[in-house]
Amino acid sequence: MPIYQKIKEALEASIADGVYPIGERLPPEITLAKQFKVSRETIRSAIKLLEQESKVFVRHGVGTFVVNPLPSLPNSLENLMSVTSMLMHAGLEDGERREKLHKEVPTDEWKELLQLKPNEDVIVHERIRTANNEPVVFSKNVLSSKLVGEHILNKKKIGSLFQYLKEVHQIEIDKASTEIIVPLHTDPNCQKLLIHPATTVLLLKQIHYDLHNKPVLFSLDYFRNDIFKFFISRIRS
Amino acid sequence: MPIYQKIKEALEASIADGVYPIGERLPPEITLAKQFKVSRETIRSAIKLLEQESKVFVRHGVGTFVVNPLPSLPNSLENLMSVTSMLMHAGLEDGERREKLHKEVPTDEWKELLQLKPNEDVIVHERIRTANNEPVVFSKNVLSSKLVGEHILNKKKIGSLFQYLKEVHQIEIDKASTEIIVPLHTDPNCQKLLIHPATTVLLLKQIHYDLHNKPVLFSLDYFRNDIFKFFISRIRS
DNA sequence: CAGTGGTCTAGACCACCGC
DNA sequence: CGGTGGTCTAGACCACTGC
Repeated sequence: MPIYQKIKEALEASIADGVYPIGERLPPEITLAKQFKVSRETIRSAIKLLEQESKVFVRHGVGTFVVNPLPSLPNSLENLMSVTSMLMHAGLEDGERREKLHKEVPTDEWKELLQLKPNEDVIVHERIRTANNEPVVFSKNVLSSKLVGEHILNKKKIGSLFQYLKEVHQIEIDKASTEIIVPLHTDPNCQKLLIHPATTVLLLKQIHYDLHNKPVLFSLDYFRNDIFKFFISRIRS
Repeated sequence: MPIYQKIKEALEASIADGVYPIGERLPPEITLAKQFKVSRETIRSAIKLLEQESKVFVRHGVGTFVVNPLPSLPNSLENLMSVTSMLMHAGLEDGERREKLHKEVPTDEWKELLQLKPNEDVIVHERIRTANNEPVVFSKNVLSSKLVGEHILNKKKIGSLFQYLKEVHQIEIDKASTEIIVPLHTDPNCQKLLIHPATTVLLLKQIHYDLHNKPVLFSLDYFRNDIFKFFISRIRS
């Protein structure tokens, strides 16, 4: 682990221990550099990390100040994870009921979003995830059939698509552009989850990209909002 | 503007002009340093900015590569802005109908979230925002009355609460922790917006913080999802 | 092995802030 | 004005990757 990482954690620990109380100023960078016996730039790298995590607040010409710790948000939405991972994080066993898995001619929307070539077909995969035999998520996934081949059509159970793409095709999903939607109750996909009167459903419409920002996977994920909670940290730009 | 910022923009322009095509490698850092007649660290600062915006993809020991540009998301949720700003961005005139503005004894939830002292009262402000005389947003705001004083109770129209807090109290709202919720149709606040059959409502339950992460404002904002769209960029951590 | 990015240094000068 | 953080340099060595 690089030195600036260690210093960052040391400073974090000092803050937690009350050596530098909330609202107080940290020692100036030069002083810290002498204390840790490193150059000033190394200290600055450590402080930059703390600043990004909003643990300190830096004011040019004044100093670096310890701020109030923010409450930790569980499962923040800006952290991309597969539905399978979300189920595990929520402590739910992952039952799976397949509804559809076949090749299709893509819609115009899919063509555009997945940057498909003319005459390129797609694989469409729909399934319901269950916990205690109750449906909790409905997912529709769309992939280029050229990308994943048609071998996938013979698979009995796929599990995490993210993991499948990584292990079988060395495609690493890294980012997603997501629209957050409240579906109508008349949406047939939504209705699959509306079992209890106190249930509401949130829809994530997502395009997933690999490390090179190539669009790989289009998905519609319907989540029961009485089971899953969604958080996000927002910052003024 | 610092040099590394200029270099970042110069590289961005070169990428846009096709000097460095998508998928290709940028020249090594040392080469760029010579080209721009700066030190290598300055080049690295520029590249770090490009990497954060996911314009390039850096691989240790290999090189820095230009990636596919991501589609720009309008109004990404991770950018915090006031409801007033959201209305303006959506091209809507901001009509305002006050429903409530008075002092109250806080609930236990508000006490905890706003870190109130015992016996500290709160100001509760509820209003409906309209566009073309139709309701589009319902907001409930809760603030410590000690923080903003009771002078606010005499205000006829408040407009942007963010702006009010900044101008009157020099309190700059900088971050928020937000829960994204699909409310039940039976929620009375939700019902104020359910006018058309094709309308759905999204609720943002937010705690707003100032620069020192002090909780300043608790709010419930109900948005008509047929009027507002919500996006977010997600990254694998 | 050669070439690349990742870290670190010691020192310099500048920009900003409060007194 | 003195003290702080912001930028920049020239050079060094290390860690990773592909040949």
